[in-house]
Amino acid sequence: MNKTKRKIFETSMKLFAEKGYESTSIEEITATVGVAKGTLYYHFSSKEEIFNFLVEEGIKLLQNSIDIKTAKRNNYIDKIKAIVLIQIKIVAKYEDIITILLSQFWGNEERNKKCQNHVYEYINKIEKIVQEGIEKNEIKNGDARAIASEIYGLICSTLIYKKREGTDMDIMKLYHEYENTVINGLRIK
Amino acid sequence: MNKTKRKIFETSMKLFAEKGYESTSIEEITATVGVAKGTLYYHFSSKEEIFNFLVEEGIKLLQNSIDIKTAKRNNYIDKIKAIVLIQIKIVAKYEDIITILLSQFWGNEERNKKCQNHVYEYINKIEKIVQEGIEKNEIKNGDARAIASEIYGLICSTLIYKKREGTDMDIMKLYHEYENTVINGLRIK
DNA sequence: AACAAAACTGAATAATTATTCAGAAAATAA
DNA sequence: TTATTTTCTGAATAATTATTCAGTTTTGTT
Repeated sequence: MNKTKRKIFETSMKLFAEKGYESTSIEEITATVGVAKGTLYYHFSSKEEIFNFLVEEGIKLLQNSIDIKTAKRNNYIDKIKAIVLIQIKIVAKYEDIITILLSQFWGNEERNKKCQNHVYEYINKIEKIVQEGIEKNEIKNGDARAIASEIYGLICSTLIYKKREGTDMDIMKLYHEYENTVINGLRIK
Repeated sequence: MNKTKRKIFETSMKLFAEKGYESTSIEEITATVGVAKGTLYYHFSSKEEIFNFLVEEGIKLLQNSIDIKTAKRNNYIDKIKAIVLIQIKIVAKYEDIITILLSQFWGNEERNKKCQNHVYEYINKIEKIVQEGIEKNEIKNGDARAIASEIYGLICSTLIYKKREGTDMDIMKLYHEYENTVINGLRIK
């Protein structure tokens, strides 16, 4: 990606996370980057295109991490553990992109729906793993659909925890807390 | 509250939940209600005022429910159970208001911060209960701050579950799922 | 150096926005 | 009825918005 294009992309990400999509103007993005409006429209066809770019990047992050981390484990509790941990790590590292995903998930606008579809795909992936775990009797019987939502919800919990703390959060402390609750709850005794 | 004022309030709530605060115009609110723009400004001083009204209503719902439901229980696991259940019920009943709270929580705009402060107050309430439970040895030792965020995160999980399901969700089924995980995890064996 | 392609500019456009206000209508009180 | 207060109207305002495009500058190639 072109240096200018990348700068526009990164600035948009920061501003979308800080002020939301609607409240961030092309004016502000270009002024922050230090280019003319025309430059932005040379690289991106519209404000929406920048947004779609962002959402796809964010979801790729989550999807790829899940694929890599779960493949390494051969029992289902460990797979769930890996998902929970990687989620915390991603929130810590890519706070902006996750904030955008969470703030733009709600609502029925085209933009929201695009976001929803991607998130649903991600949750489906979790659900599938949970379902398999239940079938193989490695995970306590339950509604895989609800459990998957619960696990995804930990992203929300983590982001709130991080924003509430202010300073850097202790990833492992948070992970062990989740382990104590969600994962121990899923384990068959 | 005046009949017209209430109608403006309810329509705003619906539209804010559907399209987000920024994407909802005064034009659209008044057109939907069937009044002139001036009428809206007779009842509310600004768009922001409608929003603040909404957020306060939403938080009052949560705060009051917590106060009432936890007061009735005399052990801390039951208090947490009551919070988890009432959260699901509130999401089911007041989806719009909770959607607004969740979508407007993120970001650094004045409007977002107002939302954050209210939500933080609510989470603090949960944290306090968890902390007391830990001190009285009724809840497994852990970081009350993280646990409180986790419990609040269930609101997010529930809303996502509801939107994903489409049809009406089974409140008790979802509650028992949460009980299996979060609450059983918090219980001392 | 001469040419072509890529990158960039910024004024102009057209649409939309929240808010105001002088006055009309409706409701209430005398 | 008359007077007064409350409720409502909608055109006007002023600011902001995303997007376009004819033209300029920079970069790369022969």
